[in-house]
Amino acid sequence: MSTRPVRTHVGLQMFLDRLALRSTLGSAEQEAVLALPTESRQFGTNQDIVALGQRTTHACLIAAGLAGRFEQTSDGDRQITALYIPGDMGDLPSTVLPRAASGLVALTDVQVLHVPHDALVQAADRHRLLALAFWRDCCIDAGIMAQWMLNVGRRDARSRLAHLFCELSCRHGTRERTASLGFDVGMSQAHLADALGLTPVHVNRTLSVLRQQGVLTLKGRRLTIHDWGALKDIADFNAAYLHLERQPIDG
Amino acid sequence: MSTRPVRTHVGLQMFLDRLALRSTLGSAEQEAVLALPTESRQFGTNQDIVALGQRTTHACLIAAGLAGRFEQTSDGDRQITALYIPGDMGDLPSTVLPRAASGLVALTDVQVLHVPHDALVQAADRHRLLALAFWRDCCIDAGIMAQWMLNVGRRDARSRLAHLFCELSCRHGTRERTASLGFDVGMSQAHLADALGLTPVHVNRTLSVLRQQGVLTLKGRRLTIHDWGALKDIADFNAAYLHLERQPIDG
DNA sequence: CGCGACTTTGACAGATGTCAAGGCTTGTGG
DNA sequence: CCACAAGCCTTGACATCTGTCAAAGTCGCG
Repeated sequence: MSTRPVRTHVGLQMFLDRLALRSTLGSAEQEAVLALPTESRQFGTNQDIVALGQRTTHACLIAAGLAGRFEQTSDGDRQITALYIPGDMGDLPSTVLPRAASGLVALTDVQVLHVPHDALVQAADRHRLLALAFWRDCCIDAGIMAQWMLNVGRRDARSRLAHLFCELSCRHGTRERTASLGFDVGMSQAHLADALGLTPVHVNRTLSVLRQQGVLTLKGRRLTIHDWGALKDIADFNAAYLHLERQPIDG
Repeated sequence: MSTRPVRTHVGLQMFLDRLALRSTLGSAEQEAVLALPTESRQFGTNQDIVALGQRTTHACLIAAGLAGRFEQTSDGDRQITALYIPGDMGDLPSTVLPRAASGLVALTDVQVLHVPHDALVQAADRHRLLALAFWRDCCIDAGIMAQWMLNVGRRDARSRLAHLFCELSCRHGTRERTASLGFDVGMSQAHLADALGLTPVHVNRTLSVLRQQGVLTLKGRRLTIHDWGALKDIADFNAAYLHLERQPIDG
């Protein structure tokens, strides 16, 4: 995973792209986003970006790498509840809920841009459409989490893995407006297990089933999808929940 | 579950109470909430209040009964991702995301107050604190869902059930500022299974284990908790994520 | 070259699902 | 007031999936 830091402006631009993908913003709003103050930080694999229960005064925009939101059992079992790729502001919700219930962990080397809550609230106050866009953004993430819950609660290991890969493929491919058939998943099999409510051993076995069926190959963190149709069927995947097409905002 | 309809004003007041529990609101905001236009509807057990994928122009405030949000697999397996008790606006997120990804189902006889999205957006526009309160409310629900995911992904059946009961007990007991040790769960064992990613048969067996251990009794939808301490331990429960204490809003 | 982190495998254990039948409750209509 | 039906709950026997433990193999990096 790339480790060279991205320029602040590039990070904000990716965030803006993400917002603009789901909400129509005027130029004033766009400028307000790009003018947000930031502070860059680096984290290594498995480092906590935000510890569980930590109170923060800023949100974390992922500028490079892969981060995960997680919850934890008192005996240390982790459940990753969301994955964040560059352009995602993983803990935007912390803006209105500073006492984070979840933690944020770096799954690869990660570059984070800290954005003060104050600045976000001010931007939302000044720009009505931005307030709605932030709110909407949080709701979209909640919708993704609901799908994950369906995944973990109601599908077997093979479908779960397939579903996660379909999702990642679509999210990575956004720019090409098509699913990406080969990409760097970044996370280890243990991380996959934490995201899917499985065991690393079982993830490993399930991956080899998928490989034997000729659906995909995962080698050294690089995923290659050989048969998108089959993968989609196994996953029972429908991309609608990702809201990857632009649509006008209400009101 | 009671079926006599509640007055519109009472429903809005419960919703306001819920918001005020988490956010400090001025009297202007409070009046704006109580002035929201509503339309009352009744639903019977297992009826869909909002079908999967349905596009709506209003949000649903639960005035009486118990409702659940759900996702569904293409072969019909359901996962309930959230539970809503009176005063909850189950699909507040639909205000900014009208193409609901999830469905809303009545788990008992339910009275719903429809509140037009327009009215909610207008109220948020006029009252900055209300906009933040709505946003926050959605984030709190997302936080609860994250805990559910930990529950489904990382705990065994006994803990899952215990955790759900602890949560419901706290949510029901809000007014007494303490957990409620006996209450009507409303949902069938099949519904519990859908909420916990289990099978009705296994829920049944797990309940009888809990009963044999003297922790609780569930008879005819009425839950009695005999040993709150033990239940909490089994569940690994910590109520912080429910945000049941008031706290000032940012900014 | 060697260490550490990750992946792969095997044998076995345990939790949960499946199928199928029977028992209870509750509400309804005669 | 009784009989019946529908929906729910309960139980048993058995199948399957996933977890556990432990060891060996691989890969990348210093």
